[in-house]
Amino acid sequence: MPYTPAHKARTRERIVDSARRLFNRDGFAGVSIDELMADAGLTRGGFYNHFGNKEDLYAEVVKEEAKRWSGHEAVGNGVARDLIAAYLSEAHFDSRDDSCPLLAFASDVARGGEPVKRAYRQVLEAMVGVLEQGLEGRPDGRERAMALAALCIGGMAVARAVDDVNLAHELRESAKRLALSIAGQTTRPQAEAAE
Amino acid sequence: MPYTPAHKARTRERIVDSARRLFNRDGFAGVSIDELMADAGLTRGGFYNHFGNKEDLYAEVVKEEAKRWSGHEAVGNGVARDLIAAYLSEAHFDSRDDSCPLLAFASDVARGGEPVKRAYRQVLEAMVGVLEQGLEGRPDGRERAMALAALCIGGMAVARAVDDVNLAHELRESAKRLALSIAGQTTRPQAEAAE
DNA sequence: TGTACATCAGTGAACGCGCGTTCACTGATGTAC
DNA sequence: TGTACATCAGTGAACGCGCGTTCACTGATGTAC
Repeated sequence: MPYTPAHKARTRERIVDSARRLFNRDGFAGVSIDELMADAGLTRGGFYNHFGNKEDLYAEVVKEEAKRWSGHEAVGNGVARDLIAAYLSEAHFDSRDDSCPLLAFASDVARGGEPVKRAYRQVLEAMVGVLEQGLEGRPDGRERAMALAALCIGGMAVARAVDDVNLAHELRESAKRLALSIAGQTTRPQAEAAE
Repeated sequence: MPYTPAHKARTRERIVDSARRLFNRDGFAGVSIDELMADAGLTRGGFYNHFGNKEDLYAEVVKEEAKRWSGHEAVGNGVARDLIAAYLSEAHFDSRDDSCPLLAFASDVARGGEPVKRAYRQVLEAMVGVLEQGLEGRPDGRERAMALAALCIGGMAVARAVDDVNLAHELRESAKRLALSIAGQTTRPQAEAAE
């Protein structure tokens, strides 16, 4: 029995990690298996020891992201506000390597296969779950959480697609202010949306 | 002087129109020039009589969409509400051939060149403009309009990326209800966000 | 009105390149003795 | 402890395909006479 199984598992993780960064930056079609394996310190051929094909890896990457979200131990209203602020922050805007897959992959996924869409849904449900807990069990919490997720994802996606940094900033700030005012209504139920 | 200039212009329009539908459905990378020209009733080689290369056509398609938005003669508050309802409607969800480019192209554009981003921005500004007019000149109208655009685009983009039609429906409805309540605050300024 | 001509939109074969995938191999490793 | 062996993760040349783009051409058309 050559090489320990743990060795293979570590290599696999390295590939998934490279894939996450590269897919984020350049999209599914924009990354070649050559490039990907080189980034992981390997060569072309070895890829198929770990994955059936390129799309399998894609689904794996998205699934991996779902775990990150599930790791969140969401409690209390501050969590939703923190999440919103972080999501629409300048740091998240700048980190093209390591951003939320809901954002970077949306239109790729819409055209992708079933396994990819399933994985995407899991990430989304996890994000909505965190937001909902952060809203502290209002009766319409889930609906609110969904709209907030859409607002965060949409705000950032559009900001990134635009060629004017000022406009991008304006977009993020507008979305953030609205989202925070919605989340804030938990503690102060009267409208402060016009804040 | 063979063929009238109008003839060439009509052919060009046909190509742009095919491109709009096909790019919408399959994304920039998912459409070949062969396929595209066949759809327009032409053959491969003629493409370069009309466009320098594939990306030029892409920018052209997005620019063309900007004109559609500018055609809107937005007046009064109803316009914003109508736009929101239409944007997040089931019909728009289903029409993969002919949907808003802000939505279908977002992540393609984020990775595209400057001309494409500029064209994308123009479409976005046009949409924000229509929404803002629909809000009837509140002082924070532009900020509101931007957040509403983000909410509409994000809601639909996410709904399309998910493999569960019920969840997709829930997402659209959540986004729609929130968006309408924001737009509605113009006439009824007290919070009805929890409607 | 009819004909010869020049133009250039449109054709389709060909080219070159990059990519996903396959495959025969190699050599580092853990195990058996 | 040392050595021979079997395994299989990793290698890299090769294959086939589809794509964007080029190019020599063709033939439909408007104009000049």
